[in-house]
This record gives sequence, structure tokens and C-alpha cells, in this order.
Amino acid sequence: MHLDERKRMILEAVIRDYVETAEPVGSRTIVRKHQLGVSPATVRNEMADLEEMGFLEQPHTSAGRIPSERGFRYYVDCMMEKEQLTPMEIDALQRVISEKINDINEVIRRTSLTLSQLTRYASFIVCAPMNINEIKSVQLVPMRTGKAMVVVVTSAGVILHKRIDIPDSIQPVDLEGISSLFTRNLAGTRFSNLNRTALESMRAELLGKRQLIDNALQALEDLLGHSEEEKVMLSGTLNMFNEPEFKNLEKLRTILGILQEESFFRKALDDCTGSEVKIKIGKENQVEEIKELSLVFTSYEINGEEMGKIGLLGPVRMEYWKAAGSVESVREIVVDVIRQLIR
Amino acid sequence: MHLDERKRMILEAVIRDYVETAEPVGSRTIVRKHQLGVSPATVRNEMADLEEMGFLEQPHTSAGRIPSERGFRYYVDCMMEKEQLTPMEIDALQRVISEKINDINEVIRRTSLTLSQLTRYASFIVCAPMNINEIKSVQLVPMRTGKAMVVVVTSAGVILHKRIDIPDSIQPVDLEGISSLFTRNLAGTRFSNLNRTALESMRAELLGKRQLIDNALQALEDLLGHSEEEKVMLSGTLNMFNEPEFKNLEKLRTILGILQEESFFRKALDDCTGSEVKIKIGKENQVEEIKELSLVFTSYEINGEEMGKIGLLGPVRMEYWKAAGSVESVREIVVDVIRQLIR
DNA sequence: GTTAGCACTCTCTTCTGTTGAGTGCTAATC
DNA sequence: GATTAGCACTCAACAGAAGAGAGTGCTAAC
Repeated sequence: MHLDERKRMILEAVIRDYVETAEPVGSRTIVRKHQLGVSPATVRNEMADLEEMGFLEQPHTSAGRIPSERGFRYYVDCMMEKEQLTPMEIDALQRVISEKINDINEVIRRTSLTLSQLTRYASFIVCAPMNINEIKSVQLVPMRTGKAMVVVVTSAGVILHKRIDIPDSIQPVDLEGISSLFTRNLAGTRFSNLNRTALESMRAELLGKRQLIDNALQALEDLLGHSEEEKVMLSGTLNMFNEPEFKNLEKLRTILGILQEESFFRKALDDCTGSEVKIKIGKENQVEEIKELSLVFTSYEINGEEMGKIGLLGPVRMEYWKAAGSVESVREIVVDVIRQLIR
Repeated sequence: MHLDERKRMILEAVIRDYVETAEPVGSRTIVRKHQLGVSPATVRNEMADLEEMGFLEQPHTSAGRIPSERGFRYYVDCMMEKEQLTPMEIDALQRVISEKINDINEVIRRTSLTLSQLTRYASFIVCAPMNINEIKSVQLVPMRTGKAMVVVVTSAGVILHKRIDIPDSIQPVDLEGISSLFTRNLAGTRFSNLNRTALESMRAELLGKRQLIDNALQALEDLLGHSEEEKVMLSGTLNMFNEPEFKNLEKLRTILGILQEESFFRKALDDCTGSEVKIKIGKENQVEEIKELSLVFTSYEINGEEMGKIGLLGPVRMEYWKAAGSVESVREIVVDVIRQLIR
């Protein structure tokens, strides 16, 4: 559907004003704030047209208009220009995120935090670093009698650990040899390439220590399973309190509740990959509880491997131009920092 | 101040009813619900006395009475009996918390979670495990060129790590020797006994690798500093949404905000140690933002070493009897599980 | 010391009228 | 034919008034 220039200007005016004030926008206001060179009556006629087309709606007869979700969709698809961060902002972010970094989890945490502070929306990063994560070392550390800790250090700096039982026959000294065997065999392997067979192949070398090896291999396998999980970092949920659409406690509670659920982001972001910024507006979302929210997100990859998603969650009445630009800019920064970290 | 038996019964009746309903309690209601064998008029007279003593207050002339903070204080100090968890509940909790445990952080997380589910208040655990935490091993793991990871495994299963630079002159193979040197020298040392001098004493043995050692020692020192920080686990903040006293968005926001601040629990729990359960009611709290909340908490120690605090945060209108009992019971469980873990 | 009775107080809810922003329609104008 | 002034109309929001209801304090009787 094509809109003529004046209708586009009016749609944009309604959207900008409504996003800013959260109040229905009247014809007078539009004429006053944006110099259109026509009278309120003309604007009213145009608005009636836009309403008929489904881009605007009226809360009640004597109120102004607000953009419908379809109106936002049209704006986002056909009119919006993303507002990227300024080079100065990008520079500052880059510095904050990469300073004294120890591991990828810190990158994730700081990024999510700064993104939410920057935009004043709730921000999230989903990250499954194991796709690119190589094993750097495997250590069996003796703990109290009968117990050891399997410690796996990975290239992204993430450290996985799991306690195992060790049989009485094994001396703490033996663990050192076994550790270097593990490290020698597994160093350089990606988690995504690690599988049961690779682990089994080590068994032959350690015939006399069957029980220990079984336990250690089991631990590694568990860690492997665990490592495929996506890690989610969520920040700035308190920003929701600012939005007038969430002044209803019940709604807010439901939303904050669903955000804490493990599976939420998997469900909400489902199939969307690719490098563009995706926007899901209101009822376009599959997850029931966020049908009054919008998602602005993109996926990010390192060396061609899909790593996860990064995005923002806000009301339908959202500054999509700013949100989309910020998400895109921050994606570039994160990818850069992570590449530096693991290169 | 001493209260006669009937005044005590009436005070208790008002507290129980008010905690349950969140509404001012009238004389009729009390007579109806608790068989006192006297008429509403008598109860009114007694309530007027209790109000004069400062234990009850009236929101307005024609409303019932609600307990004042002083009334709660008197009840808590002189009348309350803690409701401990049942042996069955304790058993179930113990199982949930200790199942397949890898490290003390998991204990903390699960405990906080179950405590909040159990009581329907927000729960927290502050934990500074390093007081009891011995070093089990120190490893320098080669990462990408020029970088290594210092990995410290501790007896509580917590793993600390920090990235350091390594000079070109050092080969990855060298790191193994240095690792075992570190482990040999430091294994069995408590973090609280670890200090600069202990670290310096290793320097002599590694004359040729000065830069590396400097970096590694620096990292250890940083980890040492970091490890003294208290870790806070907070759960069940969503429970606050249920309480009618927090139906005001602004208040709720302020509270959730302050709870996220790093320093909050240090300030709020300040000087209170000792094994009893402490209760801070409303304005007894020093921290401005929680002067409408109550804290029920206790400190816990392992092998005579103060470890941290465990407690609940709720409205002044709180089931102190249940809260205090739960906190006490859960403290026993946590101490037990942690002892098992590090013994 | 206890209680019935009663006037009184104060919040909460409901109802009603008023205000004001904004609309849609019509007829005049460019 | 598009634009606009003018005007009647609509509806949410607000304020004030009236009524209901819960609960009190006081007084006098038991």
C-alpha cells in the first residue's frame, strides 16, 4: 500500500508525538508542532483516511489518534531510518566493554548493562559461546578425600567445572598425569566437535583407572551437555516502570515473571537469524505474555558461527529508530570485542 | 512495659488479623474471631489503652486499629514463638539443596530460591566464602599468544580466574612447571591467610621469569582482593507484587532499585552478628529506602568462621513467626550442606 | 469492671453535572 | 476539486454531593 507524501508526514508526526507523550495526538497538535502548511481540518480528513487504512486508531470518538500496530509496522518497514550511535558513543562503549576483560561472560554482562542504560529499555543478550569455544585445558584437581574437580578452561575464558568421585585406589599424584593426558588429547577441540567417541578414544590409554576415567568422562559429557545451553543476560528491567503502559501492576508482574523464565527467549526469538535487525511489534509476538511489548533484536556471529541474539524489549510505543540503531551498533562492538578476546 | 493477659490477647489478635487481611481490625471482628468472652465495647476500651501505650494506631477515627511498629516490636520481643519448619520440610529442603552439588555458589543459589518459595517473601543470602576457602590448585593455562589464564580452584568449589599477559620469552610448556610451583606453595592456604609476603616468597624460585611472575602474582593478588567481596544472592523479589502495601509503583520501583545496588546489604545488615535471628522492623532500618519494610535475618558460620547472612525481606505487616522460624531452620540446613561440601 | 446504646466520624462508592479536547460534517472559499 | 472555517456533537476526566457502612468514643445502666 502506497501513501502520498502528506499522509506519510502525518503518520510520522502521529508516531513521533505519540511515542514521546504516550497521549493520543490531535489534528491541532500536529499542525502546531510540524509545519505542514495546512489547517487542522485537512489533517483531520487525512487522519480519517489513515484510520480507514488501519494505520491509526482512535481510543474513543473525541480523542486524538494513536498509531495502530499496523501503523508502526508500516513506519518501520517503509519510512524509518535507523539512528546509529555516534562514533564517540561507539568509542566509549567499546572501551567500557573491553576493559580488563577476563572472559566472554563479562563481555555479555557489560554489554547488556550499557545497552539498557543507553536506550532506557530492557536489554538482553543470548549467548551460546560454545560454538566457537575451544578447550584450552582439562585439569583434575584433588579436593577432599574421594572427590576431585574436573576443570575445563576454554578459549573464551569461560571455565566449566564439575565435582566427581575418585576411587580410593587413585592417589592425588595420579591426577596430574591424567590431567595432562586429557589436555593433550582435547586441547584445541571445539566443544561443538567434542562427542562421546572422542572421549572414548582416551579410555584405552588409562586401562588401570577405569572407574576414575568413567567418572571424569561422565563429567566432561555432562559439561558438554550443559555448555550447549544458551546463557541469557537481562538488564534494565526496571526501565519498564517508567512506561505509562505498565502502570498496571498485574501486567508488570506478568511481564517480569515471564522474563525470568529460562525458556522465554528461546520461544520469543525462535527462528529469526540473519544479520538484519528484526522488529516484532505487539501481537506479532508469539509469546502470549508479551503481546503488548515490542522486540528489537538481531543475531550476531563470530567467524561465521551463530553465537546468539542481542536486543531490546520495550512497549509497542517504542523509539524503534533509536532502538534499531543502538542494537546494530552494539552488535558490531560486541563482535569486535569477542573476536579480540578469542583470537 | 508489662501488659496483662487480656491486652496481650487483644494485641496478638490485632496483629494476626492485620497480617492476614492488611485491613484495620475492629473490635467486633476480634470478638467474633477470637473467643475472648467479652463484648466489643470492652475490647474497644482495651484497644484505646493499647493505642495510648503506642502499640496500636488508627488510620483515621472511624477505622479499626492496626499494630504500630512498636506493637510489632513488642510482639516479636515478648510474645512471639518462632514456627520452625517441620522435619519433613527440612528433609525435602536438604535434599533439594545438596543434590549433585558442585560448588558453594550453587548452595547459595538454591537456598535463596527455596527460602523465597517457602515463605513468599524476598530472600537473600550474603556469602563471603573465602574465609573458609582453601586454595586447592593454581594453574596457568596458555591462551592465545601472549595471554594466559590464572585459574585458582578452591575447597568450596569456587573457581577464580584472571587473564594475564605472558612475555614472548615464556613457552607454554614453562607454564606447567610454574603452575605446579604455585600449587605446591599455595595449596592448603586459606585465602584469608594469603598475603603479599606469602606470594613474594615464591619469587626467588623463579628468577629468570620475572615478568611472568609479576603478572601472575598481580593476578593472584587481584583475585585475593576480589575474593573478599561478599557475594549476594537475591530471590523472590516478585513476591513483593503481592503485598497491598506495594501497589504503589513508585515505592516498588525504589525498593527493587535499592535491592540491586551492590552496597545495599552491607549497609542494611551492618553490625549484626551472632547466632540469633535478628528482626528489623520498618523505621528501625537505617537504609532510607526500606523504612517501610522489615528484615528478618541471621548470620551463619562454618567452623567458627563468620560466612555471611541469610534472611528475608517483606512488608512491616509480615508473618514474623513464620519468617524467623524458616530463616533459622534454613540456616541449619545451609551450614550442614556447606560443611559436607568442604569437609 | 463490663456492656448496651447511641451519636458521631470518616472513608469509600456512586451519581451527577461540568469542562475541555477533539472529532465529523457542511457549506463556503480558494 | 481541494481546502478550510464554523459548528454541533461525543466522550473521558474531574469535581462535588449524597449515601452507605464500618467503627469509634462516651454515657449511663448493670
